[in-house]
Amino acid sequence: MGDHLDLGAALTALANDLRRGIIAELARLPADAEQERACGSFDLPVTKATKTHHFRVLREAGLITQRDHGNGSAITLRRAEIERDLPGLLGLLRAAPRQAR
Amino acid sequence: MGDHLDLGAALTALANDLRRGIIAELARLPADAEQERACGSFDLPVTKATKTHHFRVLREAGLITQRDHGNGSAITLRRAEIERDLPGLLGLLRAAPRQAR
DNA sequence: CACCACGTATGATGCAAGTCATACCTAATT
DNA sequence: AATTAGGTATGACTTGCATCATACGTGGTG
Repeated sequence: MGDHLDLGAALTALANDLRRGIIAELARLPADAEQERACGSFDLPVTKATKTHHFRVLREAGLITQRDHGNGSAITLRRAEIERDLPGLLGLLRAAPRQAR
Repeated sequence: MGDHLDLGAALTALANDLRRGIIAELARLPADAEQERACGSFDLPVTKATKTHHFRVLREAGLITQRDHGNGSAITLRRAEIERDLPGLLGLLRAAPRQAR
């Protein structure tokens, strides 16, 4: 089994409102912008332990990569891989209305 | 709020392998074919009570309609509504490799 | 160096979800 | 009318998931 993305894992990850919001935010970044974004810059109504959990789920689904700075860390959307294996998924998330939190 | 499909509900419904398989089968039907399909014609490795449960989840997510015959019942994919509110979703499911069961 | 901010690891908890057994309903068949 | 087959309703059980508290690690900053 290669490194191709699994639809089931992706949909399971994106079924959660918070995780879907994270990916939608990244997907809405302009294509010419800096793609990496600090984990702390996401305003999520949960404790940091729970944030860690959600980023892990997204990482294990292959939707993001995460870079560690010791303190601080940042994530990047795996745009190319997602478009290759799950074409249309990002467009779907981008088009969806922003979540009311 | 109207009858427009909710992305979260749709992804939650489709995160399950069995339910995703059902929708994928329907999505792969040729566009000119009979769209309705008997519930019993789906070969799912669960009891009929569990089948009822899964069809209900799909119905409540707005992905299918269900017609009752007293005995027997059949479901139809809500193609138009899905394409209108969640464009690209069916293509994603159609393209995905068939599930190993 | 002490401190603080950001993140991770682990364990506990509460709730949602998938599954089944059982009982029941409806329509077709014998 | 009794039987059978496809679905549904309900309740129980089990597993998974989201969340938090707590403790710990890492690296800037005063």
